[in-house]
Amino acid sequence: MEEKTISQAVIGRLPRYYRYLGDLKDAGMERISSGELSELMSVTASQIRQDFNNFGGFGQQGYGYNVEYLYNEIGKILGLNEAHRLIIVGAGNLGRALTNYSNYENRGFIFEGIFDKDEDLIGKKVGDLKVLPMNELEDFIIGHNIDIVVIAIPKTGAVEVADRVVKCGIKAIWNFAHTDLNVPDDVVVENVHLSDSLMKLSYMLYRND
Amino acid sequence: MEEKTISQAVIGRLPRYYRYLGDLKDAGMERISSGELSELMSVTASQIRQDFNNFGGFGQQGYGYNVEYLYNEIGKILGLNEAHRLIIVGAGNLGRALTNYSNYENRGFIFEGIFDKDEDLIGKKVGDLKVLPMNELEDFIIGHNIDIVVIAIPKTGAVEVADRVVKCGIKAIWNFAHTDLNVPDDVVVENVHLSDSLMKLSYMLYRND
DNA sequence: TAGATTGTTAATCGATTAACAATC
DNA sequence: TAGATTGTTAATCGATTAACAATC
Repeated sequence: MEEKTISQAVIGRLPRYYRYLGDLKDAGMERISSGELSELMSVTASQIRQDFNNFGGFGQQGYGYNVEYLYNEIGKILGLNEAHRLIIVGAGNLGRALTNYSNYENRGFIFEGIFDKDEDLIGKKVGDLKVLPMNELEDFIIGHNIDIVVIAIPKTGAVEVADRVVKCGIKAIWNFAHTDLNVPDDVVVENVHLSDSLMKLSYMLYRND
Repeated sequence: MEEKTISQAVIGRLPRYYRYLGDLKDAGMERISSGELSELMSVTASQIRQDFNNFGGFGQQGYGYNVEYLYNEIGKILGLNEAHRLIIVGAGNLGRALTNYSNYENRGFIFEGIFDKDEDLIGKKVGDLKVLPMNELEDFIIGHNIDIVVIAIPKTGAVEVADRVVKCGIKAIWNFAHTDLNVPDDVVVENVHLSDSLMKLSYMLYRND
């Protein structure tokens, strides 16, 4: 099975396709052509066809794409058919927001635990979860078969937490801390740097006249 | 003053430069060469020099770059020398998290108000702010000279809110709703699609063997 | 001055778009 | 079959990297 590497540019577009196809599916649409999807999403039809063909042909000449089939296939590519077990480190506002947000928005992503170092928060409830102390981190990850760790603490501490979870075999980190993490090559990190994002907006607003 | 357009790729890297330079400045470092910065940030020295030269020369042959000067210049480019007044629409977990987060992390971004349609939340305190009802939105934006609106509500309603704020002259939206907004050309939108981000992580984890 | 390092041009690489033959 | 639209190759465009002359 030849596995050509897919560019980051393509991967970055997959969730958006998935979102639009989900909406179309829910609206009862059965088939769609790259041309129609192109207009809807404001990208070229050429790009859509190229993107999909990275993963083999999902369409049919003269017909287009079956919406539900394509939706499911992209879901599979994104790994959404497998359940993921997550924990959140940091029970501050952001950690709490993510717990609730993700419970209803993202099926397939199961939030198993939330941790904090603050004595006052430990034992408190966040949604269905009770905040756990940091010294239980390693045992919990191993015992509950966690595969994704969400880092939602300030940048001091983030690097250390990353090191700890990588040591117990974690291969995926969703990082909200305002810093880059330094992890081995076989660990993937998806950064959500909110202040970077806000600065970009500020730049665009400033240059917008 | 010729204003060549800067590519999105370059803009997207500016906040990261700003972050590293801020750390270097705080650590008391006075000068740095593109070669040293290159090693620190894991990008090529060539790219660093090209990026900076989009905005004119900040360095000096044989010397490199003055850290503090470069930091300040990039800050100016990002529009951080101007104060921005923001409001948040949505006083749920995410809205509350952003209020607190941004108050201490992002100087220059002033959170002036928070709105929600939920009767039970209206009047409640979020940090220093009292939650306001949605019917006061337009007057508040105009009266308080708001220039950025943060949308932190579910996708139902997000498009309508965007339309309303654009109508009172808002030119920048920081969108956390799980949908694309359709706004005029002169309005900039910075999307933070958290589930898209999580799906990307899922993909990378899945393909990682 | 000699050494270092930028600013900038040229070469390479990759991603996007266009075109069209294959085929449903 | 004829029309439509994909899959895929070729052309274009833009971004990254390499190279080096300018200069502090």
